[in-house]
Amino acid sequence: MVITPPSSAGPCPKHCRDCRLRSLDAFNAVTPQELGFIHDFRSGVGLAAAGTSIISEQNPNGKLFTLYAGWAFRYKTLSDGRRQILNFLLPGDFIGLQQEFADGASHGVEALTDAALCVFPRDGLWDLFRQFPSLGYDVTWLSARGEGMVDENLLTNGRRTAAERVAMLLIHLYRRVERLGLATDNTIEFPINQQHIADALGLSLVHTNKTLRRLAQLGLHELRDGRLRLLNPRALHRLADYYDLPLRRVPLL
Amino acid sequence: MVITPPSSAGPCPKHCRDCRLRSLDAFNAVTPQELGFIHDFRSGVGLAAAGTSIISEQNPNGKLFTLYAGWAFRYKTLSDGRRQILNFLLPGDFIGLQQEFADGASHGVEALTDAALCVFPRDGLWDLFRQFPSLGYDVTWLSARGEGMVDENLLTNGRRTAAERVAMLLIHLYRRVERLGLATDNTIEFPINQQHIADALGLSLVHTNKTLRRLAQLGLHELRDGRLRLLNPRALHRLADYYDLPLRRVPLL
DNA sequence: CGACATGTTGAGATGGATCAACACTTGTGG
DNA sequence: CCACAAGTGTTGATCCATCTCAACATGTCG
Repeated sequence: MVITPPSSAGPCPKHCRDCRLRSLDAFNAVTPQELGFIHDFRSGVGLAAAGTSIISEQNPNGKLFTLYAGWAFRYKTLSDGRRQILNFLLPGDFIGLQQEFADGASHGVEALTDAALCVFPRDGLWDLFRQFPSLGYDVTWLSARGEGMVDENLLTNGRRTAAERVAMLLIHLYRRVERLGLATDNTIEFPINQQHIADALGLSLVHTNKTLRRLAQLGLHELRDGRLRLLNPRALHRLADYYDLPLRRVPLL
Repeated sequence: MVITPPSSAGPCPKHCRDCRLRSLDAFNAVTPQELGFIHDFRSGVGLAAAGTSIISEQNPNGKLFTLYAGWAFRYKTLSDGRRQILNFLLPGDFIGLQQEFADGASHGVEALTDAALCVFPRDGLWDLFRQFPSLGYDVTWLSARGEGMVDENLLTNGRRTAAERVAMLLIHLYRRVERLGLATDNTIEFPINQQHIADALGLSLVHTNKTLRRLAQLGLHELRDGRLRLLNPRALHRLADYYDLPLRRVPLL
């Protein structure tokens, strides 16, 4: 990944006060003091080209990131190459916290699209907790929320059938993107291929393809040109045993 | 669950300074000030009988706990009853953080054995961050560690075969218990039944039984009278593609 | 033009699910 | 004391959801 100092050009604004994400309804407001600290905490901004690694599974870089634009995913692999995608990352998601603490083997993070990132130094995290406990609280919030996301994926992988898994993935990602204000006409950008879906759902590529086709033929969704359109959200909800929850604003670092 | 004030009798000592867990090598040291705060933060101690609910999946109680003695597990269920165990909880594990923050549907927590718990009020958490940022940092650590644990389980459920899953579960739980100093002669207390194993691994009960037997017949382990003995840890490691990691001390609240 | 990534489809194989018994233990009430 | 129900573990037979293998289509890009 190319890391450039905050002063140089890039999709992340030079100053956090100009952050495009903060104006969204999806994120908590911060005080000017907090905003100032976050800006100072940021050590740079980065760009990761689609398909490149943001955090290597073997050599974690110890940095922290906020995904500013684009999609990414977290994953783990077995030594013979079998890969499991742990969850997908969307703008606003905080990246890299687990590698700081986890005592299990780490995970990798890879960009799905060209992605813009805010970079934070790992050593600065303690300062953040000390100087702005409210931000520390936010970090914990984000961490717990991340765990909740993986919990859901574990339920999906362990106990849902292939069709239920696919339905779950489609709705869940749709809802997350929608919350960022990026859904139009029941349609979102959907920059993942069938191999990614298979690896996220613990299915084979072939079976993923067949299941996807079946749901499409039933008129539940349409997947074309990197865009996903939900044609029958109700049926997808029912199939996935998915329940919409009241939206809450989440912290943003 | 019965909640009694800290002054009454019970397996948790009246004062946190007498906490049995803190003397273990597995946990970080705390300053006297931190210890005092933790003690004041604690609103009571509790006992949960084996098989009873600590946090209900439907009606989360909003409390926070540290498991002091015994085993428990976190789980989620689908509306038709299919259950997925998310992870097992051992002494020292912090419980209930996700329900505070997660915007996904919540999870339940159930005691596997009679369990002793320290109870903390959810409203006190913010105070903790403000007054003792170091403890806030610890909470984040625990949260991130918890996520790492679920990550591993997700990899297991999504990409390991039945035999690999069983091997993984046996070793992983063994190592965790061992770290608490509770392993003797390659043997640990193992108070979970085959249904729990099946629900943790995303397998059917019958297939779990057959797989367990196969591994036992191969001489990899012995499971009797609620105790697990590893007879061939090397083979289990190889089968599960499991790597021991350097032990780190973890925070304890 | 060929190389490569991606998606599609069919045929056949199989790991794990489901169904159905039965054994053993424990606790309970009569 | 026995009879019985409930929880747990075991095993065999059969089924089927998903995997693997194989082939081919399409689009992109050098």
